[in-house]
Amino acid sequence: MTARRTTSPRHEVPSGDGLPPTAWAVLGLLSFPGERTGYELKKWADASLRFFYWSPAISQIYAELRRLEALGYASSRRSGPEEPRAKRSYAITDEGRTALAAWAGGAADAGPPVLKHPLLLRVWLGHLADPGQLRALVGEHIARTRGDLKEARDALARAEGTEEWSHPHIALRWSVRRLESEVELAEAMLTDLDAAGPPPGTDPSAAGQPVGDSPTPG
Amino acid sequence: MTARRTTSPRHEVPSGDGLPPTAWAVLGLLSFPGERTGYELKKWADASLRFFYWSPAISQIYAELRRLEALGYASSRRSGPEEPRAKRSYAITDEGRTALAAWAGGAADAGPPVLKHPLLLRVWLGHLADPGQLRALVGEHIARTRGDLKEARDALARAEGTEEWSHPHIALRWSVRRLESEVELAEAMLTDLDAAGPPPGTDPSAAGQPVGDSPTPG
DNA sequence: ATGGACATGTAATTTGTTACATGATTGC
DNA sequence: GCAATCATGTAACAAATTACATGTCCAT
Repeated sequence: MTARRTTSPRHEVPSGDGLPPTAWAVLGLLSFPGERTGYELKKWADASLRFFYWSPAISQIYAELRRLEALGYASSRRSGPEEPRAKRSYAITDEGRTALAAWAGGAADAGPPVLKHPLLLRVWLGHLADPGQLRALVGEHIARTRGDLKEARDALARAEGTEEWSHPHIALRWSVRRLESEVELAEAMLTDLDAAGPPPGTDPSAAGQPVGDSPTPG
Repeated sequence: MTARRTTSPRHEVPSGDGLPPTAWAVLGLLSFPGERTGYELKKWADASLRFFYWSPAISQIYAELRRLEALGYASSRRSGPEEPRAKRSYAITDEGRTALAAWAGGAADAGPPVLKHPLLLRVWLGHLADPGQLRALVGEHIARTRGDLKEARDALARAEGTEEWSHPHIALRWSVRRLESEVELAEAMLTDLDAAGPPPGTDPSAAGQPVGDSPTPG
């Protein structure tokens, strides 16, 4: 069954959907009621999309918006003189909504999630690093993740109650739980790190505090 | 002449490390005892690196190896006639090890993890999709994640026991726990999805099984 | 002999980032 | 008046993928 490519005809159409996920993400942002500027889109992406699907650079958002408009999936209008600031607002078109629905509801597998975790890369290479330094890095990560958690909970609270937003809400709930898990995972890793290479001057039988600790209490 | 930097005193040095994380990842693969080919590196990346830091395309691995060698961080040798197959094996150099240790142990923050989760993107856009289709997608994700979990556990078992590998081992343990959490998160999301939009023909009071689990023990 | 895994690479293209450039408006 | 935020873009570059091209070795 595996029509392996050796002398096979070209274009085997990877998914048939044409656009990269990022384009659908931007169009998705537009699919909720109202029109918005690229700048607003970026802020929204930072505040919620990034928790489960990264936030593109502002310059890329503008580029995607232009592409979406060229495809007829979005329309734009310049603000008139009644508005204080000159800006360009985008809205999804019917065609865009149809295309997006076809993508979102398509039978095609969503594809595996991709995780790039720089901290884990360093832990993995931990044999080259100072144990204390490594623990400090994990501590920073925990602190940052708790900050993200607060932000995600805020975003969730803002989405709460609105019925139209039930699905973004579900995605945000997933994100909150995921971030909670991220903190727990990092804390467990700290324990593993202690077991693997106790910091110099620490008595293993003393069962010291993992992160903010001073191994020598004198 | 394109002046690469127009005497701008703007706050500088994003990390000061020059190379992208992917280059360090490849060099990291090389930092463990033994020498290996690009092809072997790719397989190893698929089998373990990808659980916490994605697996680059084979062509990119070859490109990174060339860059690493040009920098003096790796050396390569062609297999002699004693070996059946012509290939090029790479090894880390002392300079490479020093540079890698400086990167891994540096005080610089590791930076935030980036997660690109195509399934969540679709759930987030769930108002455009068929509820049943969405649930099916989540089910596929759970099945795939369980498969990954098995692979990660296998990789962990292979690393078990070897003392030199304590840090890769910690990274793998984190990965296993993370995948376990991923399954739980998806199952919880299935419940949320049921609450948001019960599938047509489903009696909400019937408490049907979401996908893999049986919440009612009889 | 055929196909699959091993093995290495190039070319074209796409995707995404950072730096730069510009200017209006708001709040202090 | 000045800084911060709003707002939009371009240019240069870096990162990464896919498609292609080529060939060997091994098992059936």
